Amino acid sequence: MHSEAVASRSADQKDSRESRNGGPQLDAVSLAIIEQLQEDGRRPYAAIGKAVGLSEAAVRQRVQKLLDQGVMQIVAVTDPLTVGFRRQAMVGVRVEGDVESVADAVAAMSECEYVVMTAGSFDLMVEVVCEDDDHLLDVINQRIRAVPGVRSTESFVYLKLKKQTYMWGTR
Amino acid sequence: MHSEAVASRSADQKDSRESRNGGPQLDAVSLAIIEQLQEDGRRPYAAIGKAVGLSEAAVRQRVQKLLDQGVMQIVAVTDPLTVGFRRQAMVGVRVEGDVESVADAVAAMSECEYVVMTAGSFDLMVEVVCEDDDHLLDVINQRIRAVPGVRSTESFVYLKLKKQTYMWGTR
DNA sequence: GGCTGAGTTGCGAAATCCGTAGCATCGACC
DNA sequence: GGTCGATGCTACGGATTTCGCAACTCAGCC
Repeated sequence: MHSEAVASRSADQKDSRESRNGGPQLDAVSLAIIEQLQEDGRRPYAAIGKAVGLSEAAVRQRVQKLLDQGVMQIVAVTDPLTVGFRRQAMVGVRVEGDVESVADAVAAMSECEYVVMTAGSFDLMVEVVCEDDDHLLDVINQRIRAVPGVRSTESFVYLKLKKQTYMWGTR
Repeated sequence: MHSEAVASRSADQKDSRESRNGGPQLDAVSLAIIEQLQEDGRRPYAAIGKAVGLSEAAVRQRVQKLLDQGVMQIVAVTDPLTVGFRRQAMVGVRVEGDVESVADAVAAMSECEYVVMTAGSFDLMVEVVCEDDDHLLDVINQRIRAVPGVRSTESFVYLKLKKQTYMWGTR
């Protein structure tokens, strides 16, 4: 399942270069391919090849490798609020002790779609997607706060998604 | 460009139903189609049709409409930190006055990939992707804080992405 | 030189995409 | 009741894309 790829990928690095930025470094061509797919995840390989100066087959193999490596996922993204019937929140978590193990525990929860270790007054930022208010309350107060090492949490319930893009490459 | 679709979409709603959850409500079939594409954004229409009980052409038309409406995007997603050489942060913003206009101003910045209006001690949560520390500093201190109505900001620099999924539908 | 492996290219078969025509349904309107 | 327009589905054929594979290039290495 590609969904877990990014998470698991960031767990097993080996050399210094990878442990600094979390994966094998990509050459300019792979970057360009990713940019193409950030604009349109269904763009044909031939069109990408034309844009980056490679044959169709070459693009195909590179894309497959990027997917296998977990460097990239090609997925449909929605605003859960738009899709309806759900409560969403960003939760800041303050941790004492090992932050990474807490992050792993939180990441294991299916309701937590996005988990980042941060520097600042929170050690962890977690995006939570829930069925309704009761569910949200349960996840935050019972599940996340129950993780050993969690000192405190602060919640920011989503009211409206204003922007959502994935095009760091293209500007 | 699909990247702006969600943002622009949330700007022009009309009826009460839409303004409450940000878009036209979706029937079970469209939901099922989205779930399929959340697993694999390149899944063939025929395969999706088989899974949801529709013809290939019907799926294609529905997907196209969902994309046009901005309900869904099909894109490649990466961890910018994995891809390398970039600084990322979540920025909490406290606003006085009209939150929505501030949100729009922030959303207009290309470095801000994700903008949400929230309830809690921040009015806005903004995810910022930058080239380097100087760039990040500039965006936060010069650009975001310069927006009229911004009272204060607090930053959480990303250290490591632990999890990133888009499968609210499948669990 | 000769070997090896990663990356690339070219090509044919199979599968997919895409436009369109035809049909059924539904609500609005007279 | 009948008509009109909009909508959504199926069917189908041609253009395009995907996929698997064999051949090729080019470093690096012994």
